[in-house]
Amino acid sequence: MTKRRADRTETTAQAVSLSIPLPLEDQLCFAVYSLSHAFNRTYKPLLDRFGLTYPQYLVLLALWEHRVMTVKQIGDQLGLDSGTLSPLLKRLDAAGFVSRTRDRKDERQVNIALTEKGEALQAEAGHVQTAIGSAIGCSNDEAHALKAVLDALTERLSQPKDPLIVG
Amino acid sequence: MTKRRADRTETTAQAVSLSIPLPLEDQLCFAVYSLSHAFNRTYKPLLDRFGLTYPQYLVLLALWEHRVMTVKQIGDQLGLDSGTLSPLLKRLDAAGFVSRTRDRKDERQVNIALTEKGEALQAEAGHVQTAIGSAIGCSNDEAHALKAVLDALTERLSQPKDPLIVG
DNA sequence: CACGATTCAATTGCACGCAACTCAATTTTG
DNA sequence: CAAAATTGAGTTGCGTGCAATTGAATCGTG
Repeated sequence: MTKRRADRTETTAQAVSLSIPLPLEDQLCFAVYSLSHAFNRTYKPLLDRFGLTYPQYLVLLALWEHRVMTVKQIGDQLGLDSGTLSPLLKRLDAAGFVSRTRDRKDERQVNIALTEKGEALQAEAGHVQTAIGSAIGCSNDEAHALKAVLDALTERLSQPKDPLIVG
Repeated sequence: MTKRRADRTETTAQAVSLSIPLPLEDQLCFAVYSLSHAFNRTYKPLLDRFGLTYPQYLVLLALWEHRVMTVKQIGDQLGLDSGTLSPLLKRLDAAGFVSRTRDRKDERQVNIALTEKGEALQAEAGHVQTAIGSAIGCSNDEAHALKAVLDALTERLSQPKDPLIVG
């Protein structure tokens, strides 16, 4: 299972050992990528019962906290842009979970509000959290500690460190 | 910044406190979701120079290890199915990085092999790893420890624990 | 007040990611 | 050996995700 790549470093002469991409199993990013998919697959059967996708569920989570938000506010909280959110919100509207109305004060904005159906869903969706919690299978403290590490890493990656673009 | 949700537990009477979805900031899954996107955004400018997407880069990483793989083998390693891989591999083929040939022994299978252009890319792509490494900004040991935790969690989520489906 | 810059939402185009399906090739089994 | 079951790759359809663009509304500055 533990692969050595000493042979590879010899065959490609022009590259120094350090600049050769690491094997897939060694990559932190791939672990995150895989875990993200695994979470999605875990959520899917739970959310299918409500006809929701995971990103749609995230929007509802945000709305259950704030009741009414502009598209921009939702995008800031979830890290998504209008290109993703506009059609998603249209579908949540069509499903009857939210309403979309132009803001009277600032007609550029659109207020996304929970409908009664959308509010009512919060109670039913409680099972989702408990199911996910048991699937994660670790203590709240552990989960929080892990979350803190991931958040810190996200923060670091999101800082526009120009030297990254080797242009 | 630290929100209390005691008020919410009172307004929705039919649900017990524990079964109400947690606020967005508390969710481990959302942290993974955000980190995955952050990684993607970090990789994008680096891979754009080669005309590659991150999943395409993952396929090449796998091929740089194995030289030749079937679609199934790539799918097993990356956790993707043919619905995702078939068109992706067709694009990698069109770009000249891989070749696709039916297996003589078992004509159901298609062998994906690196072209010379695909092999040559490995050396050039070395910069990507170093750039990502510096963006992550933590020691190899820390990265490995974090990866181990994420892998364990992925493993746990991937086990088909039937009780999850509350049917 | 006016005009240029900015902001917000929506749209378009492209590439995943996955479910559901098709079809051919192979394996199982009766 | 033949029929049934399984496997491997591809296709279709739908929902993200994001870059790039559009168009309307608002803001900032002169």
